[in-house]
Amino acid sequence: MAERLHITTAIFYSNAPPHVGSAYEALAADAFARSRRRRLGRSNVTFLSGTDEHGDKIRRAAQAEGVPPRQFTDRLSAVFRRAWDGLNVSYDYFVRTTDPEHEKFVQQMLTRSQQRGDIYFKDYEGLYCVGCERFYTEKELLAGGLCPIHNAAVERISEGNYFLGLEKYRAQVIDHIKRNPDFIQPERYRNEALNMLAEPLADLCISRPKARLDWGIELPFDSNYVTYVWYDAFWAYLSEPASRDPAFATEVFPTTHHFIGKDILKTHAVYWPPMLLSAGLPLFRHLNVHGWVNFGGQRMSKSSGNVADPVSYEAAFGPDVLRYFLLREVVYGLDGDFSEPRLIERYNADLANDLGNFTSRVLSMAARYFGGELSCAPALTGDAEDAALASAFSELVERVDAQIQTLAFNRALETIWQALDAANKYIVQTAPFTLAKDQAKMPRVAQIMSNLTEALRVVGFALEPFMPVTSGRMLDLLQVDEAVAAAPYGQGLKAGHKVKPATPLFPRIDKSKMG
RNA sequence: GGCGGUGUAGCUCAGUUGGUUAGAGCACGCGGCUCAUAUCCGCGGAGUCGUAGGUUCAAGUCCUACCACCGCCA
Repeated sequence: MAERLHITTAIFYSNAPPHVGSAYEALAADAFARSRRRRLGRSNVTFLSGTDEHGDKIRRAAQAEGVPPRQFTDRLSAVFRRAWDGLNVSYDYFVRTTDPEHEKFVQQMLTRSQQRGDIYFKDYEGLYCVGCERFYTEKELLAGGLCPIHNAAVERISEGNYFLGLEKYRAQVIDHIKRNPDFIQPERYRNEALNMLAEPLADLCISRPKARLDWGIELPFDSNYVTYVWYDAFWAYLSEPASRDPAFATEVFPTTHHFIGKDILKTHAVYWPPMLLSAGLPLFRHLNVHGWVNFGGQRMSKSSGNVADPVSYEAAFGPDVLRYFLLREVVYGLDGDFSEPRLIERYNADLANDLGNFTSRVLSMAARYFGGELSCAPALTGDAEDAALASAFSELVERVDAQIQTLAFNRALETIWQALDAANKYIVQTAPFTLAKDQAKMPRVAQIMSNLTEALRVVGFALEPFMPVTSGRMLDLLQVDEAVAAAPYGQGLKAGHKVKPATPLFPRIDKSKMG
């Protein structure tokens, strides 16, 4: 049976539009998905994103705008979806927690846990923070009884609710993490998760009385209550694929790579596994935890107004520039920084000068000397320069994909750029533009041009997970189909192949001319 | 209070399991080329790898303590 793979981003809470940090997560997951697809085959990889739309905070935000919650989340969910589309995030599923299939699935899971005896009804009194949508104990609060996250007053609420018992599964989760060292990666987060699991776990409150909050999914065993965010959203990782394919939950879901930010490590390492086990389902395969993307050296936050909007950068520079920048600059797992000056620096140095200019010089010479037609196939050996070029490009895609698989997106891009450097160096060393002045040397020039065009093709293909638009443009300039695009170095282009003339892929940005 | 992360060239950062004179890009200086988007190639200056100890034939890389910033937990 073919190897299957399921990949997810977080299910984004849709009370505000995406920022560059959410985009980073979607892009990392997307590059991963694209890379795996070209190895495993398109249909064996499912990639899922979506929006988390229930809960008090959303209901109140909708109220503030004077619209029904559904109308509010229709709008925000569409904002996310359009942002992802604009960035070419190639999701197969975009799930909304308000979708009927999802709601039905959540109810099924609740029923399973209830039948297993893991759900309890308890009267509860506590201090509730609306922003967090959770209860706090006295000692968790700041001086003056303020919520430690929102620095805002909490409400004392007394009500009966349903709880999911987590403690029963704690040992099993710890055991799973210990047996699978790469379950949570990078490793530092694994230790943090084990730390969180070191103490007995309190039951997780999974309901709200409809009288107080009706913006959720009705409990199948008590129509006076709904469940929402804390129980609801996780199931979006599999609800829709599972409702189309009954075997999905047991056969494909265990291959899942969850891409999440470090802020939701606890929910995914401590709450989510017991929820699955309680529903009688197997656990996922990986929790791939990334850090924050800061903006101009400062933490992005709505309250401080320091928020970078991915859509505006996508509109200004095109999707591939933002994709390139974030995946090249941010080390997966660590915090990174986004800023426009830095983006422009990367753009000019890497995209305009290295990639764009290389493409341009190769195609220009091909057109100038041979009318765009290759008169021979590329050669792996010949002069020492040919061999050096071949070694820089052989297995390039395999090396890149291997680095992507370890989440080393930055290194994968460095690897491609090393190959580009080698190709630029090859031009200087072989100097086809000098040889071309001597008619007798044209056969050698032809060989050099074939080798370079082939190198360009491999770069174009290697780049696809990171820069799909640019990859497409390059392969179009080269006039190659999918099969030729994917061939190993030296086995792609053939004698007689014709390429298009050069057009600049990334015009230089003149900083002095910018506002 | 407990646990963890970060601290490497002027700037932004890589450094995979300890191993040759510590790397990249940007910026700066010099040289070369002219096919190309004033791009490309080569050379160069610059770092006591937070501080102090320790283990080792060998440590940015492991251990201990401490300092600064950040995070998680309580």
